[in-house]
Amino acid sequence: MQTDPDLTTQLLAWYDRHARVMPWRVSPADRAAGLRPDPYRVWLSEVMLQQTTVAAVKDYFHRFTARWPTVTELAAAEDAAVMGEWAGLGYYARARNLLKCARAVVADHGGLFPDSRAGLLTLPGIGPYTASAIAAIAFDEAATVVDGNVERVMSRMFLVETPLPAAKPGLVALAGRLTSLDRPGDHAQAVMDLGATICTPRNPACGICPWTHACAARAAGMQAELPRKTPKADKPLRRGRVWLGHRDGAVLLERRAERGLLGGMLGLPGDGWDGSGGEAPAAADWQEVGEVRHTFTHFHLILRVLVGRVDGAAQRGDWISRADFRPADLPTVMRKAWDLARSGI
DNA sequence: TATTCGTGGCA
DNA sequence: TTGCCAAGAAT
Repeated sequence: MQTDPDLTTQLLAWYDRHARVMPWRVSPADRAAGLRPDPYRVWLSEVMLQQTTVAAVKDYFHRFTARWPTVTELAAAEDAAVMGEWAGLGYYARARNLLKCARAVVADHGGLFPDSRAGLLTLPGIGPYTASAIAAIAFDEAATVVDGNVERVMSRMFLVETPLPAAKPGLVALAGRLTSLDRPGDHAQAVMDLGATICTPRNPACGICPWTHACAARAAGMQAELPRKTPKADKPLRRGRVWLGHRDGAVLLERRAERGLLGGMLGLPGDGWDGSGGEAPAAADWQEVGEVRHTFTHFHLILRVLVGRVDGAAQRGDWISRADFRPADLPTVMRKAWDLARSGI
């Protein structure tokens, strides 16, 4: 692996002036003074940021760190508390793996995160990108971070016309050539900031980019066409039903299976639109109160919402008193269904 | 290698 | 309204 000292120097000089302020980040000036971020906070932020915007993450990061200031405290949390706090952020496997990882750090590593990319890679929910990001940002290991931003920057810098995801290995190698051995933590954040604020998917600001003079796509006028991507299959439409049973100030909800869609989350019992089986959770005079539309990563959903008073025994689900029930603990599609159903109670 | 897995903002 | 997009990992 060889580095281009001019390009890395120019990028870091730009970052020194334009680094974005984030709750989990240590500024380049503070880094230069020897400060390093808390690995727990770096890890938490990086997991939250997987396929998720900075704006969406901020409030969640504040709530998590206020409630669980250390990995040891998070490891001791109830599963339902963590899943509830994650509700609305999406990709709920991340929350399940977050807990597994925290408990592994406590049980197997004395409550301290491994300080190498290789060590981090052994933990649940930490893949190639996140391991590199934590190693670089928290421990200043010269690991190459390749997220969607870096893929875009490299495909333009080197005019890579191979579509993603096939182009990924080549882009990783190219990114490695532009990784700073001197300030790995700042470099990792700098190249991602560059992609997020300058080398954007649409209308990149090439005129103020510190790498514009070296960018092959810019020279060819092709920056707006890169990176190429293999087209995605269009989303099918699925239909289904959910039931909200109620009686005397309690509602009938269901903890979903660990695996699969919305795994581990609280929800209204459903009828199989998500691949699970299921009839109505109890006998009742069910009344349809409307329908909810929602779009997941790979399908559209139209959900009919039914409400009924349950007098007999429930066949599935758990009764939760309205006082104990926090709608904010529901994933978004279920919160939509709840918002519709509550008017019918 | 291809699929599964959320959500909200934006043009 | 629709499709695209965001600091990906697990299987």
